[in-house]
Amino acid sequence: MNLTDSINRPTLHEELVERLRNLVVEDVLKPGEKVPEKQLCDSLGVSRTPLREALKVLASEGFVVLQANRGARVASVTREELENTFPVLAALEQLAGELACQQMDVAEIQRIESSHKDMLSAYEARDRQAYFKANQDIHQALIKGARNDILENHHKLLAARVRRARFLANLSDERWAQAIDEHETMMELLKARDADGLGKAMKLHMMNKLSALVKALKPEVTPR
Amino acid sequence: MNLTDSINRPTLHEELVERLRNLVVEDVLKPGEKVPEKQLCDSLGVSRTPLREALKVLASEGFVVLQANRGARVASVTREELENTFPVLAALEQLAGELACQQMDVAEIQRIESSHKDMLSAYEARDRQAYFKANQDIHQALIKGARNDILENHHKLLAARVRRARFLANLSDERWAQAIDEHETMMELLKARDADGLGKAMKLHMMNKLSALVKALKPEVTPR
DNA sequence: AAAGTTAATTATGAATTCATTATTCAGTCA
DNA sequence: TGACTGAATAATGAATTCATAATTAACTTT
Repeated sequence: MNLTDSINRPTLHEELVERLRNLVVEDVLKPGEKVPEKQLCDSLGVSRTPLREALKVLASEGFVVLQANRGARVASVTREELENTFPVLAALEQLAGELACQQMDVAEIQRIESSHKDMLSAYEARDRQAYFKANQDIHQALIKGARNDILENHHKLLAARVRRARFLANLSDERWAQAIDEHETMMELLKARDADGLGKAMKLHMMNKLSALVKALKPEVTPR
Repeated sequence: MNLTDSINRPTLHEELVERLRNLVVEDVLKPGEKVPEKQLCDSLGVSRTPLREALKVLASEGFVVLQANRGARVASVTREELENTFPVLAALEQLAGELACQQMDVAEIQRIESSHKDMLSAYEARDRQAYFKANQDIHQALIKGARNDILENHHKLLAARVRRARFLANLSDERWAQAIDEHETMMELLKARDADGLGKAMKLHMMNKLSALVKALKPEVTPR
């Protein structure tokens, strides 16, 4: 793409950004919890400098909140935040759907169809773990298929935010069935290379996910 | 919104992020140029630690590129990057337009109309400086009007990226006139609170801006 | 003199140190 | 007993130091 980002060997703080972000997304570090610098340094075997650099980056990504002289806390997942995040994510997925229809080659679409079938099997077996995996593979592949780095980056951050919400509410049987339906539709539209249709379907899919999530949440979920 | 980000006094590295990002966006630090840590530390009167923290953040935002053991370079503005950025930005503006129609109050719309008139005056006077200012105010206000922090944050970063491109090509008379027309349309749709219409108009506005930009660029613009 | 090699210099990544700000806890007074 | 004050402790932000990698300069060798 450009001459300035050719090599880019992974540096210590980059590794830390990834690992810490995972700890937050995977709910190992709980929302509202203080991020104990010293403790983390010990357990990760690094000094405070790279760890703190990583925290600044995570703060700019919205996964932690920094308070001057009071360190970092894991950002909370609020209903309001979700209601803000999903529409943005939906807009990006809509764009991804449109572009993917135009850009993906046949082999890629077949690979998605394979993931789609894995997803259906997982649904039949009511295997949540496998379902989430296949589901994520599909969305990831569609994003990749859009051939747009900027889109991919921004999507990655928003998707990670939203993924944290799965610890707040369970996937209802009703929503699960609906999601499967929506995926069937998306698959058809992709194979037909209906760019506009797939975009709209993916947007709708996201917004329905939000509705289900909000419904499943207690009246007010605002963990510290 | 949540309890964890109540006070947030500005910290040194935050200031630096803002200032350095401005230096990049305002083309003081040129694309491809090395970012001289020591020099900047001296002229800004800070030590390397907060400056380097800021650079990590800017790297994650895409304004600089880090190479292990070789420091930071200002990210270049390539045609490809612009062609990737604009569609994403367009999608966000579309969403903003839709939400703004629903969320803005009458006083806000009037204030936008005032900026709109400023913009028209600037156009009549062919005052590029004033035009850019008014134009940016309008877009900014529409984003604010959407009442969505996530949208605002992501838009801010993408808009800053795109703003750098104004040093690559001049605004043609033809495009300028077209942009004014598009803004007239947008203003009408906003006043009519036509959410769908405004969204589409803003998306189109962005994509036309890209077209004009690409046309004005030399066949291949890939500054080092 | 030109190309290649090695030594000196510089710049960078990361650890450590230092100064300052929060926090905790003991002691005081109502 | 319970709220307030202030000292002791801990944690944080930022500067400094240290080790290493990259760059530059000097020196061969032909």
